[in-house]
Order: sequence, then structure tokens, then C-alpha cells
Amino acid sequence: MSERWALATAEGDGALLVPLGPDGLPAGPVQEEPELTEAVRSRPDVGRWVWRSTPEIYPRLLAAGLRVERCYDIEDAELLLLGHEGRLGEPRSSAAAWARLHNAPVPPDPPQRAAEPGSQSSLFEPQPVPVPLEALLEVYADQQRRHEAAEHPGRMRLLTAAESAGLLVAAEMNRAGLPWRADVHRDVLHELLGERYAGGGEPRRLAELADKVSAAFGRRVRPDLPTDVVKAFAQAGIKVKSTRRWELEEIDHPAVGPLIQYKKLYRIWTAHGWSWLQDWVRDGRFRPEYLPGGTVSGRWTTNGGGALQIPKVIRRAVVADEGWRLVVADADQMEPRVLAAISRDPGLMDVAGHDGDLYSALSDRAFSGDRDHAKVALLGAIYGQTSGDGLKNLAMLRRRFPLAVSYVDEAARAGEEGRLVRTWLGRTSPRAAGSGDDDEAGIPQESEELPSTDTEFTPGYASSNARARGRFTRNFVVQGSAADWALLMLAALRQATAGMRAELVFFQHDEVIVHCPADEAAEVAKAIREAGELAGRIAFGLTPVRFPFTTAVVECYADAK
DNA sequence: AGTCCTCACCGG
DNA sequence: AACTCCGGTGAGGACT
Repeated sequence: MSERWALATAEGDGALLVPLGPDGLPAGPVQEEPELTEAVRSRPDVGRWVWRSTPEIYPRLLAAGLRVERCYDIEDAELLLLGHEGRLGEPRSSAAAWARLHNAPVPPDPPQRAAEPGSQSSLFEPQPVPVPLEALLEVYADQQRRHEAAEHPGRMRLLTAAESAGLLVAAEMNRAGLPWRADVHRDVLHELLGERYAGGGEPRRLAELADKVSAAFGRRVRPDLPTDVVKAFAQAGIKVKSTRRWELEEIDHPAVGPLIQYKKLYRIWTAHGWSWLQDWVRDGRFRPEYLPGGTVSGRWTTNGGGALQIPKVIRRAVVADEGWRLVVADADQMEPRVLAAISRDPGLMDVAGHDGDLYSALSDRAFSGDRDHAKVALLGAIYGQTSGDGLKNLAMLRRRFPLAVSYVDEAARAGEEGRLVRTWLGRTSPRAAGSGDDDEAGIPQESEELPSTDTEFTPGYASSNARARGRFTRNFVVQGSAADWALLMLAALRQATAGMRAELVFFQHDEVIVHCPADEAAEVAKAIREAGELAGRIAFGLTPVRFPFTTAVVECYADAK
């Protein structure tokens, strides 16, 4: 039933396969198949495929109408294991892993491919030179040993399994695409920006706003050139350090209004305008390329199209097919809940042990009902805020939730001292730039060098570089553990919807969108809630912390909240 | 002509 | 109140 097989691609479309025993070692003869897809199709009882690279193999299977239950991605696991061992930066290809086992010269990883608008997935990319099945099996066996050597072997196994599941989800989402109504998008653009002029210049509204800015300054000013704007303000007797919106908003000058309007619309025009539509939307779907584990903290990134930065106004164009719905689900206050679970702070677990608004519960308990203060203080603790109101309220937080605050404080101290930190499942922070053998050696780094100057050796006072490093590691343990949870949630949701027509079409840190027939929507919403709770139990074991979602069943993404 | 950097916005 | 954490993207301009 839950058989485990190893699979290696061979010359042409072929494959070599072998069944694995409970110990992960071959439990039968190697079988050769002329067709990869037929090899998989004819073995429906395989519960987990062990293979080199999901992005290499799974799109081909999906294109043939196949779906697999689970997989184990050797090169993804290699990256996670190297990280855990403090060896991030060493090549993660299976060829490199094999070479390390045999003390052979280690080949560098192939360069990352750049995003290409409209390119149809990795289907038509040149395939890499096949790695022999025997080599894959050796690397796999070694990786199993390395899991056992991890700080928490069980969690490490969970991490590599979860990210492999994430790679399956990503490949399926890449294929499905996000339903996108180009006509609605064009309507929104026209409404916001006005007519386009021939020649590709600014649309009408932008040209008008630029004229207003110039009129307000009494001379020609290009609002899209920050230095130009700063100079214009200086001539008007106003000193500004930058032209960021929050800084301009403080200024009393007639140019400010149209300038801010211009910047907002300029962004829409350049990043999500007509040319974006042309590049990224085909056949009613927006197809970004999701990259699970694309950031060091384990959050996903996308390659091309800016799928994780779709402006709110543009979401009007995300519309379900006729008779279908979008189930839009947002995990409520995910990071504070994760902090409660990983720190096991009794007070914060209590606050996070209910489905209601966490910040309200927090403020009732410790901030005399001031929700905003409670929220700013907690986020400040997670982000390592250095100034402002959050800092004032941090003292209160520390008194009432000592374990939670000391958990992130300890992570910050580790970072300042150049130590590594890990997420709950064991994803590990990279070393500070320059402290390893990488090529950044010219940049002055942390305390180990140049003890003579400034404050480096004052006890309890780290350099600003070290403090920045501390903020990074402080945030890493929370953001990364939240990404751990989200990955398990996605995997559970994928399993729960396997028998349905529903398709996962979007994932963004703490938010998922499932596209499904209207009569499946209620069931999908339930599956999402259950996946969240299941992920909490699997990741954190017995914990009172709840992981609720705000869920909306809509025809249009913009109506979700 | 191509590469790298800065700026500023978008999202979480 | 201030701009702290993680990213992607495009434009312009300085540079090779």
C-alpha cells in the first residue's frame, strides 16, 4: 500500500526504478522502463517516490495526467541537511552530495534559471544529465543517517517530508494557475490610469498628475525621479531625505497630494499594468512559478510575475470560473500563535488557545484593553523593534509573558554572537555574510575582527552589524517556524482535497486560495480549518494553541475582505 | 550593450 | 509612532 520506490530518470524519456525496504535500502531488482510516465502510471500502489528533483520530474507526470501521493526530494533534503549541519553554501546537487561521499571533486551547482514571462513551466527546459540510480541510492542512505544525527531527528524527517510535499503542491499550482480575467484587469487599469497613449508612454491619469506636480513646483519635475523631487522640494525651502510616501505625508505643500497619487498609480502601471498582463496571463490563468523554501526562513518565493505582491485593487481580476468559487482562507495571527507554541509560554499559550482575535485577548490580559498597543508590542518583540511605542510596551510584555520574550531574546543573542538558530522543525539560519569562506571577505564583519575601534568590546553592547544580525535571527525563529507550520498545513490540505475537483491555486505565507465547484466550497472550507489544526498537532504535539482561519467563499478575490 | 546599484512600491 | 523582519519587481542611472 504505502510502498516506497526510488526513481531515476534515464536517457531519453526512460526511467530506472527500484523498490525500497523499510530501511530505505533496495528491496528488489532494478527495473528499467522506456517511459517515465508509464513507469509511474503502472505502479499506483507506490506511496512515496524517492527522486532527485521534483521540479525535474513532477511537471512531466502532471502533464501526463498523473498525480503522486508523496515524494522525497533528494536535492531539497540535501539543502536542508547542509543547512542544519552549518554547511549552507556547499553545492546541494545530488552529484555534489555523491562526490562528497567519495571524496571526489565536488561540482558546483548549475546557475539558477531566470524567470521568463510566458514560458510554459520547466517542461521544455533542457534536462540535466541523468544521475545514476545507484548514486541516488547512496546519497539517500547517507541522508537518512544524517537525519538521525540532527538535533531533533523526528522533526528533521518531518521537515524534509513537508517540504517535499510543498514541492508537489507548488508543481500542481504552477500547472493550475490562478484564474484571471484579463478583461476585468483591463477595466480596472482604465478606471485607475485612464487611456493609454500610442507609443507606450504614460497613460492619461499619470500624465495629468505629473503636470499637477510640475505646476505646484512652478517648474518641470519628473515625479518618477526621486533626486529630481528632492531637489524641487529643496528649492521650495523644504528639506526631505527621501521621497518615501510616509515622509512626504508630513509635508505641507501643494505638490504632495498629486505626487503621492502619482507614485501609487505609477507602481500599478509599471508592475501590474498592460505589459504585465501581456507577459503573465494566458488562457484565463496567471501562472507564476512558485519556489518552496525560496527564502532562508522557509517562506516561499515566486519567480516572475510578482505573485506574492498582487496589489489589493488588482485582485478584482481574480474571478472563479462559471459555477465555481474561490475559498480564500487567511490564518489568523499566525506568527504570534506560533511563538506561543514554540516558546510554550503559559500566558501566551492561554491567549492563543482560543479562536478569537489574539490581540484583543492579549490586550485584555496585559494592556488594559488597548488592542493597538498590545499588537505593536508583540510584533515589536518578534521583529526586534529598536524604537517607538513597541519598545515602551515591551517591558509589560516581558513581565507577563517571560518565556515568549526570552525565546526571541535568546535567538537574538545567538545571532549577535555569530551562532546559528533553527526553526521548530530544524531549518537553520545561514551564517552571517563574511564569516564563512564565501567571497564577501572584503566587507568588515563582526566582533572577531578589528577589536581596536568603537564599541565592539564594550560588554553588553554589540556593533550595529551584530544587532542587525540579532534582529534577523530573532525574527527567523518565528517567521521560519510559522513557515514550517504553513508547509504542514498545505500538505494536509492537499491530502484532504485529493478526491475532490477542488484545486489549490494560490499560497502566500499565511493565506491559501482553493478554486472549486460551488457545491464543494463548504467542504473545502472545513478541510482548510482541519488542515490548520492538524498541522499544529503534527508540528508542536500537544499544545493548547489553536490555529484558526478567516475563510471567505467568494467569486472574486477582491471580495474576500 | 550589458551589469550593477539605488530607490520606492507591493505583499506577508 | 516609526519604518523594525522577510521578500519581488521595475525604472533610471552609473558604470564597464
